Amino acid sequence: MKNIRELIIEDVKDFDLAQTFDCGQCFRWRRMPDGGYRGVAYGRAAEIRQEASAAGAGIRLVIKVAGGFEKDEDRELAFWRYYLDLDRDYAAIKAELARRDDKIGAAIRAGEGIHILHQETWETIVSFIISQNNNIPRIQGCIEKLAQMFGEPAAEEAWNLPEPKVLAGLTVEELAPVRLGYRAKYLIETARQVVAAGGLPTSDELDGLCGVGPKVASCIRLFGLGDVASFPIDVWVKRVMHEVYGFDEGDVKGMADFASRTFGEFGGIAQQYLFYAIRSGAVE
DNA sequence: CGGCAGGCGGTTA
DNA sequence: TAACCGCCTGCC
Repeated sequence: MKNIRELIIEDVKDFDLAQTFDCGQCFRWRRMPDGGYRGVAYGRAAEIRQEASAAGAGIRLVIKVAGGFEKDEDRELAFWRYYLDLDRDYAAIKAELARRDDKIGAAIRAGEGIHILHQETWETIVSFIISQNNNIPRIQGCIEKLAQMFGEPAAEEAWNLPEPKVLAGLTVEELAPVRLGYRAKYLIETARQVVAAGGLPTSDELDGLCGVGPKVASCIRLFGLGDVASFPIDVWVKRVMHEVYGFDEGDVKGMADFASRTFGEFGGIAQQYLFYAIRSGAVE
């Protein structure tokens, strides 16, 4: 990367880069051979790695940002603290979740370094429409291709996702190389709805978007609107809710009611621990 | 080859 | 409003 600026954040606790980027909430960060991650967020192309801190129990984050970043270092640091959600007291939340529910401890330990990223709303809308009936490597590939073909450059070999107005002007034929399948028309129609509405939807308006059902809307609320109470229920959450709490896998309403009652305002954080635990094999 | 992968829209009863 | 079914694509 050219014009690199290196930012250091010391003494970060209750955070793990790999767990946070590999827990299924985001699709634009790729692991590099050295264990760091390369990606794009809010127009910034960056590489992030974590190291052991010299002092204390936390870790150190090293963030290399290229192109399009704030010149003011304090503001840039503040941005990354926000994006990586470094100022939320996860230790207190984990303790509170364990206090409310005696079965979630193992899941918390499995993903104890997960943070909920503050992603761009539009990016999460696009990402989770594409995610339906799909798998992670292919979702990542589709989003990358979409950015390359139709997005503005963020840096060398890094592109932003196309804005709603750009997608709204495309046809399914033009989107064909991205290999979105039947999701292509959802994406175009949703982009047109956003343009027609004159801006991004509020939480209550998500279910009116084409290709956005209850699960995708829940993911957008959690990952793209900062609503950490939101508890998305996908096939993996159904499995883990069956294994840990004995729910019938078809009882989505029962799971949602339980999560709301038990995890309350931290539902989305609990969901990530549970999701990561079943995906990583910590629970079966 | 059929089954499946982080669901949704449309149709039907 | 609940239950069913088809769906692009790529991988096993």
